Amino acid sequence: MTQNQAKKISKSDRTRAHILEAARLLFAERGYDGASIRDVAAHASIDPAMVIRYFRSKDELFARAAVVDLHLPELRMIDRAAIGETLIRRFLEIWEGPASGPGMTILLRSAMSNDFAAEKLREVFANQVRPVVAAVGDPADAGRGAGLVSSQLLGLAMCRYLLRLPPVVALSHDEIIRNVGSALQRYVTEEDLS
Amino acid sequence: MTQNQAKKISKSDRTRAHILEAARLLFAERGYDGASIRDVAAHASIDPAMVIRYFRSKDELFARAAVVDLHLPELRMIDRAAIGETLIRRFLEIWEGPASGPGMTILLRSAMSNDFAAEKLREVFANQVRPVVAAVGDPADAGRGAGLVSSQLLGLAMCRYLLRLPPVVALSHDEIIRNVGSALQRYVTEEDLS
DNA sequence: TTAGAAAGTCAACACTTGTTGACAAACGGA
DNA sequence: TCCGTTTGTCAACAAGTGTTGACTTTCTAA
Repeated sequence: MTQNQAKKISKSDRTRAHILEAARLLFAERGYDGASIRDVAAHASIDPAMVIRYFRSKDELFARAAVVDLHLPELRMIDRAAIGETLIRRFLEIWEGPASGPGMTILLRSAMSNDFAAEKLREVFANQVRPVVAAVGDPADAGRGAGLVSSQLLGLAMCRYLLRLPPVVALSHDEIIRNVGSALQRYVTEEDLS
Repeated sequence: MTQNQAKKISKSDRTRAHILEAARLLFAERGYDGASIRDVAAHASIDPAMVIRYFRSKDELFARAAVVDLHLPELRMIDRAAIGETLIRRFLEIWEGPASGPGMTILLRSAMSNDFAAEKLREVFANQVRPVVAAVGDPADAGRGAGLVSSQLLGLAMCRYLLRLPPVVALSHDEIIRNVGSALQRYVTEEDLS
């Protein structure tokens, strides 16, 4: 019984995972509108109706595909002078590291033209970025640092991985860490001298 | 004859401009895919077929709507220490100033999921941003500064005007000028100390 | 006034989209 | 073996897309 149930579940869950994998790939490459359910189904070698059966709708499929966990480090634990460098190094891991998934690409690609993706990306900011950055520095200044850091990092991701601006693509990791790292450092630790 | 011709042209060009205005509004609000020709036509109180008659296709309509001229100032003419502030002030004028058109919004909104918009945005960078920024600083370092500046400014535009991240929306002009301005200043003038 | 061009309307085309329901095959437990 | 659930296929729907061509109206030049 347990084995049967497990076997059944694993059977259906394998194609389920198959579909989700294809969806993540296509959503990342073409965005929400550009990736049709038929495309996803073809990529998973399956009938379009199955995509709807496993995920109730295209929206729900996208929601499942757009899950992101940044795994940002606890900034309180590290040298205050190294926060900027820590953040930019984690950024490079998220986008280029061996374990990097397409999650952020999916979100960023569609967030400009799809309300749901935009809301999801705002949630990532509110739940994962803001609390981490706010843990260092003036609590009264809560959002400012996180907002500035996000604007720089999302802009860098956009220019380097989606828009592919040649000079931004050409930047080496060292250049990015040095230049952007120090900018982030200032955003996070520098008081907003009025 | 001249008057007649002028009158005719002005007649047809008025609706032409009407269509283009509606298109710019909708492309800015909803992106390339989200704004249908029928939507544009309805907004211009005209038949969808007229949109095609005046602009040959949706792509061409978009191309006409997505024209951008940043009017960046010549950086060689100003105090080297004020370049960052100059850039960020111009940025705020482009996006929030009284004469600000939806051009950049149109481009940015669609550039993540539409190849043509992406190419057009890269052209804006290559033709309008890069030469201006490259005019100051090491020519061997040509693209780096312009790339970093663009990543920060496009990221800021994205977070503030499209994604509308609350803390970034809440930033005052003064805060933006102070914080981002000094970051830009470093990107442009600081040598890349290896 | 009248012929002709210009401006605008209407219906339809071919196609793609997300989604659904009816049906067939595979499979596991009794 | 046989029944029932799971897994999958097929065709179709209703809606929306960009685009086209035939048609009518409007207006101007001769």
